[in-house]
Amino acid sequence: MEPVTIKDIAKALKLSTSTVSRALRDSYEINAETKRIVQEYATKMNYRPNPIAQGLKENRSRAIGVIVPEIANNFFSEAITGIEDVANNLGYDVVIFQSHESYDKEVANVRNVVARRVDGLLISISNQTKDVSHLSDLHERGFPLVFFDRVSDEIDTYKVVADNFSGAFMATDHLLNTGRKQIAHITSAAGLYITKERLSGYKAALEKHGIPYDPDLVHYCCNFDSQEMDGIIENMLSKHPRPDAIFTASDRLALACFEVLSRRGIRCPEDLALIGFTNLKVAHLLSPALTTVTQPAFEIGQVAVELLIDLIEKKKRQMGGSYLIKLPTELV
Amino acid sequence: MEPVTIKDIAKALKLSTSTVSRALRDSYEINAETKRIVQEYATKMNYRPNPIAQGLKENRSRAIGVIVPEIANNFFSEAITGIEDVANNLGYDVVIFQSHESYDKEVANVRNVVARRVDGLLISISNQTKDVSHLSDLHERGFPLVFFDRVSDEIDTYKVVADNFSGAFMATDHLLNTGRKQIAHITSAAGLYITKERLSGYKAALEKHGIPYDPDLVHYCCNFDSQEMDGIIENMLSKHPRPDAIFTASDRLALACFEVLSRRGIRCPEDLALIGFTNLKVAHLLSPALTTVTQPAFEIGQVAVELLIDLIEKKKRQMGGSYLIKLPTELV
DNA sequence: ATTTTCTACGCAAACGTTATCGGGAACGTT
DNA sequence: AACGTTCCCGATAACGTTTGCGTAGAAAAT
Repeated sequence: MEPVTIKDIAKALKLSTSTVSRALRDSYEINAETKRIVQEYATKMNYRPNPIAQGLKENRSRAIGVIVPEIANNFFSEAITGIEDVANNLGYDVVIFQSHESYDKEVANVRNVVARRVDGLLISISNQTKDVSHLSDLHERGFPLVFFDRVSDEIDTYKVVADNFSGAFMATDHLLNTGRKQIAHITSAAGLYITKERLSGYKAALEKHGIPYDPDLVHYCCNFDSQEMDGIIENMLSKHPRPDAIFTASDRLALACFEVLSRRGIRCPEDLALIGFTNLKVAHLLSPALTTVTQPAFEIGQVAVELLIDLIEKKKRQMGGSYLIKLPTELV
Repeated sequence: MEPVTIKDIAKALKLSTSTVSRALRDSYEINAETKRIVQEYATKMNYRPNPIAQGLKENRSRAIGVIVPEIANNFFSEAITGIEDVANNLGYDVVIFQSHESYDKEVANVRNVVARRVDGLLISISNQTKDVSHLSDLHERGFPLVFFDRVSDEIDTYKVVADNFSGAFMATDHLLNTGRKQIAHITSAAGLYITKERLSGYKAALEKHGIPYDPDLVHYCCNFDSQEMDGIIENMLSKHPRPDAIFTASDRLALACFEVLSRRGIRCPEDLALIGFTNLKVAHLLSPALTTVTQPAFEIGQVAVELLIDLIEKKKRQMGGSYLIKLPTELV
């Protein structure tokens, strides 16, 4: 039972393929009665245009590529849900790739994506990625490209992120307001835009409270293993003015930190306060409940894909430097 | 900077497209020297065959469709990671759809998937789905189809699941071994195959310990809202031989249950034991640490997609009824 | 009656690729 | 010299769709 084609319809109705095609697309130059017959027959036969043939003709695939570091991460899976939601409604399919935080995989994925002739690319770059030439090449060729969350500041296209500055500010400010003095900050790779933004928010909150910024309190953590985290915590606890609070920058960092602390038997609200910049659904179920700045992952995905499709359909032009910032919320 | 085609190469090298095509595919009937020239030029120009054109020619898309209830669910996102891993290595792309546990969405997704001309479909059916005719239609037409996790027992094709029976047996047995007597079971929609399997495992463990099966202790929960869960717990606690342990059947059920219990101030290991059949990464971080039977989600994805691709490439034939069962592990 | 305009449809090319067929050249065999 | 092989390669069709162009017939305008 092979899928029915325009040719089959044409043969059955003794018409030409062009007439059938035009009738299906409701062209003005086809008799109303003919249209009716064709359309009825098509519905009856359950005809669906072959998107591969259409793609070849129109030089498009009606699919968009999405590259994320990891699907099994609440933030990204929620963002993907947002992406899939609007994309499907607009007639696009979503093809997903994971970089697993590896630069090489990311480059390979990008190659794959363009080889697949997707109509556009949505990407959140990997932790390892320093050189973005594989992406700027695309962008310079006019390939529709939108960043979300992990953006690059070297490429001027649309970028959709949470308001990292104000989120980090809120988190740090909250800690300071509850009487903490020495706030440590454990964050992702130093090169990432979001890392810088969050650091700025952290610094701004310190400044507001008249506390000097101490670079020694900031720790960059690239591979997320608990070994590395253990070293960081070890190092942190050995400081003389021992930190009384930690502000972590991501789901995985917060969890790793939480784990190490509880393994070391450090009681959390009392000995050391912990606040996360995460999207964990279970934050409130942990004990103690992890205070968290959540990012609007779903909305970030939605907005990003809307922009991308606008770009694809030329409703928007490529331009220089525009940023969209969404607002996070504080959860207890 | 449009992508270079075979025609471009042919024109530049003053050859025919057929020669170029053959040279690139390393055909025996092309002169070694010609091959070299063509291949070198192709690499230099960064030629990539247009998969859309290939798809049209060969009547395939080198893409597989995946339909899951929800990406933002640890089990499924891990399974997808396994799927993506294997599929990409075998030259296939992965196109993802979510049913959001809605039967209508699932049917729409299936339509979409076949309209897209994917080469095969991997599906975990929604909670709501009772009628699987949208899938049996496909299967009867010879469309490559593999189920994973949420399988249907009405369709005879490959199905990849965790060993639900033994997992449920282990969980229940564990509770009974630690002295619990009245084990309640909160599980998903009654129609699902996995639900039945788990119930059997539950019963078998009861039988082993000589405890009669009491249907009143089993609760089916379809929408995962905490309201429904609250009602179930309410009802459960009002029983005269009050249950002293709960065995929940999924990530979301375990979490919802956990939440309700802690909101009601029920101390968990003491008043009531709780064990889950889940894939939460944070289970050990909850307090009390949630004992959990984890499913090999990643491997389930891998195995399922391998079977599917075998089916697509006719290495395996469609056949009647074969099941693959993977082993779960008990975690504390 | 002739020309123009319209309506409604068919023909054929094109998208990029591959497979089938066939053919010219060079060589070896009778 | 005539024929069969082998080696390389080109022309062409085909996948399913869309579209520019052409045109038959009829109606309308001259």
